[in-house]
Amino acid sequence: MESSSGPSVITNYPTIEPRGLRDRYIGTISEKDLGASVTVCGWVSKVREHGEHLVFIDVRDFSGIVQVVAHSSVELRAEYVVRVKGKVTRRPEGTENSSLDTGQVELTDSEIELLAQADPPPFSLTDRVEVDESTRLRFRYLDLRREKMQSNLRARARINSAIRASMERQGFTELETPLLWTPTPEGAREFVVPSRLNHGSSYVLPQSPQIAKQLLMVSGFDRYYQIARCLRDEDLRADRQFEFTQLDLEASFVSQDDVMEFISDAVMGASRAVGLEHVDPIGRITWRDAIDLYGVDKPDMRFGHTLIDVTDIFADTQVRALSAPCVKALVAPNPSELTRSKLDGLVDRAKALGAKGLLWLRVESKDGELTLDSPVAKFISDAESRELIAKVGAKAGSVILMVADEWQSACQVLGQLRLELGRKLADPNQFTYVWVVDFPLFEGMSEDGSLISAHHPFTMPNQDDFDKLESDPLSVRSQSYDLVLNGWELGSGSIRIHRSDIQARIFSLLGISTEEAKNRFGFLLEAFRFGAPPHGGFAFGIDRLTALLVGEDNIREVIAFPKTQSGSDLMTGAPKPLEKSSWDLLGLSVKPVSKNQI
RNA sequence: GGACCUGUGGUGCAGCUUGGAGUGCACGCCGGCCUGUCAAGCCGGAGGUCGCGGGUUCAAAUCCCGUCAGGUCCGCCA
Repeated sequence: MESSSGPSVITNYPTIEPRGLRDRYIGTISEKDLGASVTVCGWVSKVREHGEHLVFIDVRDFSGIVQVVAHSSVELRAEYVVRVKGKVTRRPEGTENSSLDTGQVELTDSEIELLAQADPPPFSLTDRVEVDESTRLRFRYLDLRREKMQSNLRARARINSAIRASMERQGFTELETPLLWTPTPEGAREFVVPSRLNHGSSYVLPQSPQIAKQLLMVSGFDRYYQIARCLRDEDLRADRQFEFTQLDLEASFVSQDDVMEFISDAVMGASRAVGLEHVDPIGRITWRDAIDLYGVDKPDMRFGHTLIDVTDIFADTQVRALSAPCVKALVAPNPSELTRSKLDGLVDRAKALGAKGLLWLRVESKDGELTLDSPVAKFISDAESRELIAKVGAKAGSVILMVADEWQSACQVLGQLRLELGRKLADPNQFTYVWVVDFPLFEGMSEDGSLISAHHPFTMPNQDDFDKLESDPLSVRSQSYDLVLNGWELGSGSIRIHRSDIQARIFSLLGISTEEAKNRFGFLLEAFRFGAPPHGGFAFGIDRLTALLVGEDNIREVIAFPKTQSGSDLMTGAPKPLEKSSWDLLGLSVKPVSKNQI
């Protein structure tokens, strides 16, 4: 993806006082300095030798590049580290370089001091060619020297800074919570840290500071925040690493709307920090509408082509494939590209996504009438055809895609196709945040008949749905809310249950016995007996936010030292086998490692 | 656990469908030339276990099987 039009590498370098070996940062050199002698430090970016009497050396630091002119042969290569003292001189007329911030000037009469030599780098640090990611990760320190990675990570730092400023402004207190936490078997697989002093027992690394921050509310900290590392031993994806960073916050005596305002302020601050001046106010959509219109609970609302309910039209249809509780239609965003074989591919794709099938209908104009061309066209009545075309607003050349199934399945399949076909329509420079609210409290039923939490077991049900908890639990909405940006889930939060009677009802519905609850969360439940304030909070992923704001489609591009999809660090070689003595110290023995794992 | 894509001098690619000598392009590297370039230019050169293993074949970068690594996705991620 192209990087967005944020500010250049660093916005505030003119305010940094140069120290030590230099008296200037390269990016600050301009025509204002004509005649001045400056000393800069950096890496040789490029050497252009025109014989021994004229050599151009591009010297680079994080702030910019400047051309140094030498009139004798130099023993310099790319990535040598140098210190250059030279006179800022206007370039001869006609040789200015407008693509360089310092392109009007150059350093002449220069003294070049070699601070360190460098082997030729394994890949070019200046070309725009995409280098294989495994090579980049093996030499990550060099990859990070490239302008794009400098820009990404500095953007991330500005985002962190803006978030902290927002939190402090809103009266939040930054508190740290333990990394060595206690197992609470629930949700994500935890990273295990065996105890040396207590053989057979283990800490785990926290999936999030969830319980700790609720305890801080009991303690009366009122508003807590932390830019917290979270760790989950689950399979990796483009938007998921083992360890990731969240803005984690919790506040007492607040409503859902209050929490949403706190978070809005933080993400707006973060957006401004990367140079976005115009971000629309954050809209809201209910979970039900999100599924109904976009087929996902994290809608990308930068483009239309929402799903259309056509169940009524086919209530008495002859088309067997359409007799289902719900029929959803999508007007394809790219009808002209949809050849017969592409359409067949879409049918396969829909099936892979779990649909029983996918119907496609091409709208054609015959004698001024719109008709349908499709393998199933002859089974569709004229009335159905007319109503369908009118309802979805199809024109000649349109392609209508339809899935018939249970409501949620039909929506999800078609919603995924909407994304895959329409993604191109989304403006990469547009940032559309949206709150998804009114999530169901339970996401379904497990095999043993107990309900499954949609968020976590401490989520407060919606006040209006309390009396349906036992009678119709699946229809109960919760006081939880997600923040979505351009189709990515940034984070989620909820108002928590602070009353033990309500918590007991929820545990009972979730099939968690008193004994089990005590075992897992005993310390939290005990804490709640001593005066727990009503409270709620939120957490959003800073890796994801940063990636989106700088125009990356992969969070590894905003993490200094990420892991590969199989969880290894190509630079350090981690994870590595441990010596037997290390296992012994922990009171552990391990099965022999098979050869191909070494 | 599963599906798909990729793997060819240091880097990025082409070659693979239809087997015929490690063939080609661009960058980089080394040497030479070159006084206004900035993707510098010109000339010359070095550099390869075609990821690894097995199979088919007279012959494999190419076809088949397996495997490893990287990526995308499904499962998983309260």
